[in-house]
Amino acid sequence: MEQLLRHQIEKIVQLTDDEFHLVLSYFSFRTYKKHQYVVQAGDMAPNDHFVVKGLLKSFYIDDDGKTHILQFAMEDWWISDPQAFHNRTPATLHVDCIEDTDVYYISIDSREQLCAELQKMEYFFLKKTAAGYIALQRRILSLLSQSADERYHQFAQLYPTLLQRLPKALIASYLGVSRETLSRLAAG
Amino acid sequence: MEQLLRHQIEKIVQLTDDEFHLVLSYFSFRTYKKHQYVVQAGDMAPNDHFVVKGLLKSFYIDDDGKTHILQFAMEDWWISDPQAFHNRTPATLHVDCIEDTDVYYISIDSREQLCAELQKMEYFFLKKTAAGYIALQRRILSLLSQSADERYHQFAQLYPTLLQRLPKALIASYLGVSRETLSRLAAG
DNA sequence: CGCGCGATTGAGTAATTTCAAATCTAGTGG
DNA sequence: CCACTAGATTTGAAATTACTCAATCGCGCG
Repeated sequence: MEQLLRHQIEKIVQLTDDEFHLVLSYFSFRTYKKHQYVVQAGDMAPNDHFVVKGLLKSFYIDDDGKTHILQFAMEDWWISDPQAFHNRTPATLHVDCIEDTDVYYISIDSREQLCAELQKMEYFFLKKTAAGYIALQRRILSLLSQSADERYHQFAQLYPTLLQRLPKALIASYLGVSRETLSRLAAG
Repeated sequence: MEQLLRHQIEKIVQLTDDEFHLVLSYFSFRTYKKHQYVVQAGDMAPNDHFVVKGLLKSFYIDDDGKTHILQFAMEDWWISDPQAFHNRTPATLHVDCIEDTDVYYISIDSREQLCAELQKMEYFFLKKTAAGYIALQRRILSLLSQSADERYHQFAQLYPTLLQRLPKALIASYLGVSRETLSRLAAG
């Protein structure tokens, strides 16, 4: 279970056993049940979560009460309210569990201490954040240039696992499409 | 002119004069004319650009030949093809100048050397990248939850300067709206 | 004066949403 | 093992939103 986190980090920087134990000492572990909230808008939410098992979503509820999904996170992915995490401000997003979930989590303060102590971890987080930035740019491009149909099929191809594990209504919300439209797309 | 870069960095980390000169030594300076390309899709594009003067855009040309603007950058902003920059792969985006432009630029290799030599710069780039990530999340949210009209008026309120300096057609492309629709929105 | 580019306007069309109702499905208690 | 309910999904039809295509307008510059 720890190995999942270690393997994730070692995709980018190599760690000795001692270094990994140091890293791990800055993280905490926690279990959540399906439907449980990890972050609620308004909370201080200074933690970033690495998913060991389960499935979560982060979402925003707009002025009309509609929810818009920003991100899913399954095993080996990270999830947080990035703005609340980095700026130490109250959360504007919610994060909750779609399945029973296990995570390692780290506060922004711990993360900065860890990076001060072990420089290569700062490099790791920089690379990870840059990769996230690139992924968001791709998503923006998809929203700008593709039809609902194209977005859905690209999602299905890119994340076949999520297609299985998620209710269609959540995929619709992620793609920015009504559930009725998505249903019609999925049929064709 | 150097001061603009120094000021930008010192929003996040403080530098001595010596440190700043070290930083500067890793950057190069260059001037571009209006309409000139800074990056072309297919090129190796290992540079990130800090704008001292001028205005640029990064954009993607899709399979139908339509262009979609990912980002504008004016004074005090950064621009690149992030994927090409971080992964050292050929560019998929174009970057060109909307006005005559002056930039400081740095290659990914130089940046990594600089960070190795001056640790706090890695912290700076991490914070900068995280801030960019948060901005992209906001844009995704706006694409998911707002109508063309709301997106336009939010853009106008957020970037009054860009509204002045940019042809409307480019704003339309950034917002994911046809120029005709944007024209009707801007009137009402 | 007239060209050329950016912006606007109009009319018809396509994509997607909304509202409403019907259908399906998995899990629960008897 | 079956009936039942809540939630998820599908279907239909009307209403909206935004797009496309085409024509026109406005204006700065040679």
